[in-house]
Amino acid sequence: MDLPKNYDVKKIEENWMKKWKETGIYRWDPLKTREETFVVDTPPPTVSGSLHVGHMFSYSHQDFIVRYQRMKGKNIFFPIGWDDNGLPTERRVQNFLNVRCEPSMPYDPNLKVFPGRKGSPLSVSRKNFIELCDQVIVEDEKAFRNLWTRLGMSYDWELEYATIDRHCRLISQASFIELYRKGEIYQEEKPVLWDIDYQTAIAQAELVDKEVPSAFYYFRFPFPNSSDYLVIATTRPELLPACVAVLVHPNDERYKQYIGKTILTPLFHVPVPIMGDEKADPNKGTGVVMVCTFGDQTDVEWWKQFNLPLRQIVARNGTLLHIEFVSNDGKLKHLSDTGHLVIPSLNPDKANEIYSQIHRLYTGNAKKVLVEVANQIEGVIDRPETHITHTVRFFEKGDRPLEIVPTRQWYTKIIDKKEALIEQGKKIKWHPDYMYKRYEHWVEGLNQDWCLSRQRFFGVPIPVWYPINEGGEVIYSKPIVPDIKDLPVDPLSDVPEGYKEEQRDKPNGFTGEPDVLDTWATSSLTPQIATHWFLNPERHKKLFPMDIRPQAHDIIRTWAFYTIVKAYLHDGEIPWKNVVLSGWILDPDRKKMSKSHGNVVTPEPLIEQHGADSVRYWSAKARLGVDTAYDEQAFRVGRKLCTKLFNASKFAIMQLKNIDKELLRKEAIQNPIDIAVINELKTCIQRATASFDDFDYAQSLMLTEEFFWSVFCDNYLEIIKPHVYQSEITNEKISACSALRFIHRAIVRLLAPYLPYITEEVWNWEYSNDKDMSPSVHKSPWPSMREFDGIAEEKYPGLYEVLIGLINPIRKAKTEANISLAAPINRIDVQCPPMFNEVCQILIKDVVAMLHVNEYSICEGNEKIEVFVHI
RNA sequence: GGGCGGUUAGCUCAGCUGGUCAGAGCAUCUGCUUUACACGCAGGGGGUCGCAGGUUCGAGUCCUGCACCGCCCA
Repeated sequence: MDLPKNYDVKKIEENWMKKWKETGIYRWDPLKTREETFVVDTPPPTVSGSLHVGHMFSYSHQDFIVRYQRMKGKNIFFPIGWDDNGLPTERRVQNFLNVRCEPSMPYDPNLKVFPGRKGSPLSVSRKNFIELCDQVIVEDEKAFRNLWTRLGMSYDWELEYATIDRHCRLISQASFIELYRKGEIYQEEKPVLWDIDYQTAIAQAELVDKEVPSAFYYFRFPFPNSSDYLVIATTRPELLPACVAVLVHPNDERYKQYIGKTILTPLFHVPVPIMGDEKADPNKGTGVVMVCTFGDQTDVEWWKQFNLPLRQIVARNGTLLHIEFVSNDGKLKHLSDTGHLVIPSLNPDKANEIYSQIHRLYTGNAKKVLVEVANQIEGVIDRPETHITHTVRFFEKGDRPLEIVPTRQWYTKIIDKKEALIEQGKKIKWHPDYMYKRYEHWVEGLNQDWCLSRQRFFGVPIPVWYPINEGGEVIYSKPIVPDIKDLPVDPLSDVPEGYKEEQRDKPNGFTGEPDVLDTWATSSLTPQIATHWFLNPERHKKLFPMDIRPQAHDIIRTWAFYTIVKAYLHDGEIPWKNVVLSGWILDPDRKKMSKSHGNVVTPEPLIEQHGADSVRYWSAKARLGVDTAYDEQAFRVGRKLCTKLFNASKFAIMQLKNIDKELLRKEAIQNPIDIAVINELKTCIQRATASFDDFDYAQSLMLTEEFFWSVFCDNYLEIIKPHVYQSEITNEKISACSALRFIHRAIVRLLAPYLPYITEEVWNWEYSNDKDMSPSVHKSPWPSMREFDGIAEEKYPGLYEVLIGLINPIRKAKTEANISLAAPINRIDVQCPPMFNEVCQILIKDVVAMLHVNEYSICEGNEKIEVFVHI
């Protein structure tokens, strides 16, 4: 075959992309044993998120490791899935199609919605909404599938899954039921972190703290029938109606005499007790704090601790509920006849009048209005507000602060297992190892069980129903749980055993749980999803625990943590032996790349422009765990390496085409220079392999690159030119060509995990029919020490260094004389210590031939080799 | 406030168990059109390795403190 003249990236990459697909070389072989298999717990990307270079970055890292393991002879289990359930998809559908889910609406089987619809959002039924989600993710998944294929990800596409598909729903619901039966899952009504925009509960892991500007407002809380008062600084005056107690530190000299007394809330005149507790910080505000239901987590703790009444005034959508203040006649009902909250007040008329001004407002507006009102009334505000910044908790995907709302939710018990989970973490090898600390600290800091239920739509349904008694009341305490063999179920359309559809939502009937599972409840099962778990115990046993979990470090507290939890709860096992953590791609200003920052670089044009190999090269330069600033320059460097490999390979293989292949044998390698360079290669392979075994692909690449470029191209190819150019077949030429083939064949394989396209191309020019190799470089063996068997021993250790010591001064002299390296020069005189004399004698002929030196002399010198060049 | 990581040439980063470790690539400068490659080759300039102490015969490398940056948690 004729070698191509130029390196046509696009043609080469498209060609191999097609061929790999046809031949299916990345298939997993289910018949091989566990020992022969390398199992990857691939992260399923969130398909509705924006695609950016960071994706290619961390996903390439997995592929380097996988391709290396494949070449080491491992049967690779490398599945790919799409994380498509959950909020990101809902949000994308809402924005893309301008719709909102309205669960109370009836299903419209003929609904058609097109992108770009203007005007206010169209309300659609829950079923329609889910159908729209299903449609949108098909497109999103196609985009990812194309990108991964183009990038050269060596997935087994037969193992593809999506977290919303039937199989994943089944696995996820089965996990729920098994843990429910084991008593590890429970439901409870209690205050939870609540997002008012998404109107759902969220878990501790989804929490982010943000510094926001705020203000302390100073309110006077009067004592009944007295002119005395205490001043309370609060950042949330709108919660004054929800105040249930006032707290001070028990040792605070200023206030401790008030403990046990009753005080009134300003504006609403509600009597509340003054209590003492260590958690009241004397240095914060005025040292007196009001407890509301609920302003923050401490309120929840005090509320529980002191068994305070519940005065929930914030609705699930973040507006203030209708409440009524009444005079305390001693037998107050908690709720009025119409179901709204009733609060005792010494001045109910005034309280109701003020509350009417904030009723139905969002908390933010209510705060403004209430402060205005307070300022107009003498003796309420003690002094002007002070402006501060403080940390407020947000849902990581939300824009407004979280509220705390008591609701019924499902939980997985994790607080009682902190120690065990830390032990599990220790059994796993973390790469880099310091990442383990992040896991440990996260587990240590857990303060609530894993809230599993989400009041959302596009997710895996929580597989339970509840009976309804004859009074029409839902009996949450006796959930109806399906049998695992009947999974997956949708409680809103499926009917529990023993009931009929007509009984849905009727007295003496049943009702379906409308909530869905936290997306992590499913994602935490990626190992079980891929192994098929209880559906195929033999397969599960063969693949679990897995070998590696590659992922980014920001989701240690979610994905890694929850996966460890599930593996522990179900199997008492670790899910994988290694966690391999990639860093992030930062923009050139070292900011995290994200859609909201507007600094996202989309990947397709980069591959288009530079080629997949170049992009992968850029990823490979970053070590595990290290965040890397985006630098377009690195793609050009990758491209240069590819071009260099192309050209050097073309040269090497052209020489090999000119000689009878029968003559090329390892035993024919006898020239000391050839042997010396082969020994350099040997060292390179040993070190590159050791690095790769430790998942340090970056180090491995650096070593190989250095050998390839500097030793092989710049020196070795140059010095053997006089040998291989000889027209007659001399021993020198046979030795050089044999070595050339041996070394080059190894280099191509060393680079194959990083540059799958160009290496496959080059491989097929010459090596694909070798008996000891495979038609694809990616199925060919990683260079091993055994390949060196049969090559003559190195007689002159250190010969390569001496060679360089002779070459460099001559090159330097020519450059300094501004003449070409090819230009002939008169003479060199070499002085060398006696111990190097023999080596110099061996090398000198090749050196002068390489650098076109007419005459030379060697004489005895002192400590080191010196070369005197006479131009 | 606690934890983790970082601070090495103009830029991006290597430097693993203390002793050829002061490095690479990019950028820059100077030469070289050499029959694999100008996406190349050869060579040069450029850093008191964040700061201050300490251990040691010897410290980017270990210890202590500090400063700054990033992330995580309270």
